[in-house]
Amino acid sequence: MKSSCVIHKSRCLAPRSINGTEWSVLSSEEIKIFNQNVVCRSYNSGDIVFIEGDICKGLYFVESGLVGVKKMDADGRQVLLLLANPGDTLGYRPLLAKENHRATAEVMREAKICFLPKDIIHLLLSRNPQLGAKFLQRTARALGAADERFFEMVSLTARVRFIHLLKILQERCGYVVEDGSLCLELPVTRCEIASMLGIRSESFSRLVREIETEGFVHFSGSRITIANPELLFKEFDAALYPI
Amino acid sequence: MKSSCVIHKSRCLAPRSINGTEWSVLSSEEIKIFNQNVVCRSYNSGDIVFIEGDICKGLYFVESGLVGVKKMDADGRQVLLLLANPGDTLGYRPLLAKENHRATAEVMREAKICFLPKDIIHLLLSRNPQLGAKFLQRTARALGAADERFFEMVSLTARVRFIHLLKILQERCGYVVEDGSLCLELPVTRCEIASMLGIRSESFSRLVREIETEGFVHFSGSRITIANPELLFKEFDAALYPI
DNA sequence: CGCCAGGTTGATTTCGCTCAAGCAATGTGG
DNA sequence: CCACATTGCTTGAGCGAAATCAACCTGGCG
Repeated sequence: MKSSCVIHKSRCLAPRSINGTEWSVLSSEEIKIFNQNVVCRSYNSGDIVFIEGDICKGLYFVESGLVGVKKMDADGRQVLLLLANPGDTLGYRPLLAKENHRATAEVMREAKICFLPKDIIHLLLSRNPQLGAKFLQRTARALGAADERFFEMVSLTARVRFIHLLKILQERCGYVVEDGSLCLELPVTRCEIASMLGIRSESFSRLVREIETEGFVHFSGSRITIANPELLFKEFDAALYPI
Repeated sequence: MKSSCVIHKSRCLAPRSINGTEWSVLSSEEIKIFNQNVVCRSYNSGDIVFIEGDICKGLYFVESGLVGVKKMDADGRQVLLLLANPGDTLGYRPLLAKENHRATAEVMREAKICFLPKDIIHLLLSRNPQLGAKFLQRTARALGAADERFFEMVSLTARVRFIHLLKILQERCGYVVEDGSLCLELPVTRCEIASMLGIRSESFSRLVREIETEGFVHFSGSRITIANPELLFKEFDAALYPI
């Protein structure tokens, strides 16, 4: 850990991270408990937030930067499972299941992350049943998304999965240029994108070239320009609902 | 619906389905509410409990028989996602997420299934926060299992996934014979087993033959005899933790 | 008896993997 | 500042797993 990883208490969470989340049901006194116990820290790229197998100590709120959640496969390769952007929460699954972490969270771009210990969360959960109800809904939705993801992986081609990933990334790191085309910056290396799709980087390379030669999409470095996003994303919808 | 699908109220759930489940936290008065509102029914093989896209009306408790949870892939093929045995609950994910069903439940062997309407469940949840806490833990664990399943599908071979499935089925429909070998009855067709593994039935056929020629395992009809279960299951563990 | 669903088998193709080489951009130590 | 290593990415050749297509078997059943 470098010197930039300063530990400091902070009241930073109240306005930014509570509104519009499950924490919005907290009373002002509970918000006070929250803020008195939250600890914020800066992380450098490459720093580890938690490791697969660790006991879960609480919740992590990504305030800025980018965090990748990874798992090692049987051959020792890293598989990127999730990218956590500002506003995202990490570690609630093992916390609520009372299990250990099943994946590793690694900072991919200098980040500020706030931490709330699990004792405080359980205190808040016992004080305020509404918070539990919110978490319950959130977890059930995540379960649906996980099932969907599983089904997508076994039933769609790598190409369609890639188009879907572009559609998802678009919300996070895409912007529309004046001529109506969509531009997006891949936040991670192509190798990591490939691992998110469940393919090797070589296969991803070939996939990119294939799509590029069709004309709609242009790749240069980490920037992707999509001339006609509607048309491209329609291919994903068509693969899901082929009627 | 045939005449055997009689609708009848019943108090059947109290002893059998409550103990050892999340419902064990209910007070006796709450158990009364539960029992007054639960409706049990008999289903024939082939009957549909709910269909993908349906609004979720409540929870289903499988009392006897066998129910398959399926989804249609883009090419119109059925993928079997889950087998629900007596004691299993269906529909809690869409109920808690306040979403529609994302899969279809079809009875695969004559079954008795009890139903509790969602209003009652929400009433019980609001009366008893402990019930919510139990559901929260259950859902978070299911989320972990779903992630695990996803990871298994992308990182393990069909062969290893099949061995893992045998290991899971063993708990439900396996029994040890006098000479120490394990015997299990596949509850569904080979075609459906193949779909659970994410492969075609032809590929599954070849996989079975390959394993059979190695000698440890013998397949005849829906009966599988495993001479040395330890040795076979070790192959699964070795694939997961290859150190 | 013939039909037919479930299952098997073979031939061929497709998709993605492995291995290996090469290239461009970036970093680093002398 | 140059030589060299490193990292990320691409490309090609060959291979392997599973899909597809097609034929065929087999046992149950109307």
